[in-house]
Amino acid sequence: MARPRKPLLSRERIVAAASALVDAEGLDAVSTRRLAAELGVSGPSLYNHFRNKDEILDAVADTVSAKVDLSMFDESDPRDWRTALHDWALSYRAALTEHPNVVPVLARGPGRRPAGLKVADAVFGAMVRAGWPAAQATQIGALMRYFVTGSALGSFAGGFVDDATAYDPSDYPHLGQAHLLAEHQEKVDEGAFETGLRALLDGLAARYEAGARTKRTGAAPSDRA
Amino acid sequence: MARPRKPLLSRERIVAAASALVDAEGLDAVSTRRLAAELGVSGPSLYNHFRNKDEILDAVADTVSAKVDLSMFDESDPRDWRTALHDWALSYRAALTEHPNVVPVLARGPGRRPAGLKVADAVFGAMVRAGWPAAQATQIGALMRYFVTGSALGSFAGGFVDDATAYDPSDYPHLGQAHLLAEHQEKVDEGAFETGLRALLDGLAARYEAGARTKRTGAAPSDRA
DNA sequence: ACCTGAACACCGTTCAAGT
DNA sequence: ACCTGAACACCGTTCAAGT
Repeated sequence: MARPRKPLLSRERIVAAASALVDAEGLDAVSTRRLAAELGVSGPSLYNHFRNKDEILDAVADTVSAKVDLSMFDESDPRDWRTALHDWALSYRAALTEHPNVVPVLARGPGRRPAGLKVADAVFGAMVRAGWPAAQATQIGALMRYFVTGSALGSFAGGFVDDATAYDPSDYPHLGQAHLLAEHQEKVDEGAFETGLRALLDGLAARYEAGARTKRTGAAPSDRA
Repeated sequence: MARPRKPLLSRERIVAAASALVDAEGLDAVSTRRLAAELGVSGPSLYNHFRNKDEILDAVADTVSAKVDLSMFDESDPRDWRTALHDWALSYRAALTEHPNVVPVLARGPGRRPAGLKVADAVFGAMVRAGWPAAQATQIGALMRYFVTGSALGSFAGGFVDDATAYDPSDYPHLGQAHLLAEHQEKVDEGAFETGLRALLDGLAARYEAGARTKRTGAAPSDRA
């Protein structure tokens, strides 16, 4: 048919189809030929809208970043960084666990993805506004990303096989119950995430208090190892 | 030539070649044909030693798990779980950052990989011995994996492009310095990891103390949200 | 500008054939 | 048992040709 009077494709349509395919069958299921077939066109057509396949996946990843709620960073008391960080982490994780297959793409960092940069901007800005020094605000953005993407990348509980004979007691004396993990996958992973998040925030709060104290007294920051 | 009198291949040789290829050029560079060529054989030969490509990558991943030091869990005072966990986390992260390209494979969980299971067994056993209830020992294993694999999966600092014009101040008011992150990649990522690890351990220690207290007094565990 | 088919240089895996 | 080449059903991407 060659060129139609009305374009058959658009970046939006391509991204929507790619997202659906990634969610349903995983990253490996996305081939340019398969995706094009799903859209009723031939493979090379996609290259009129994206430079390559990676750019399509980047766009898919950015739609996930765009789902992360950031309202807690401008609505609340700027000094209550702990609550904001907590609520943001829950929203962040929820967005990723809804689309676990795109996490490896997201883990490449924001790059030039607008929604990814918006997230980084909001977190960093809020931490600085709350009184964290810039270097530590950066660290908080980083360590939160480590924890959230790590938790969404792969289930902990689901990483153990559901087969009691896989855990020979003479090799793994403490894994006698490990075959039960798969059954309680969601509960275990969510519980671990909540426990870790709370510990992380408790630990950061203690450091924040110590920082505020040294500011008042003018003492050097205590760096107990 | 058909079958030689002495086998040309072995699982060990295949895994070694695959590891080198993954480290040097990434997961995508490992194709069965390329790997076979590197070993001086034809592609299908590999299938005499592994069921499929995924099994080869699993074996590669397990050699990385095998590099994680676990000695801190049996040598030290069982009650000093904090120090053991800290030292283990450093060794765990070091093993992964030496082979960042295999992290996505590792993130699938231990499955039936012996070294991966050994790690899970050692951490869980040590936490239980230290007095943590089994459910919380599981959570600690999980949340530590989240944090360490998340930190090794992709650099935070390196995820930002090294191009000041990518950060339009009207879009990202707080990212004016973000283009400098790439330059200090290692320092930023290591600092964030250490800060996060310390916060995590501080937070867990507080929870451990609270648990020990309720045990002594017989009170219900306080679960302040 | 936006689509097509043909082409290039690849993939993972199966299988019959060889020793 | 362990290797081979041929074959099948795929890949990502380029490019000239069509409107």
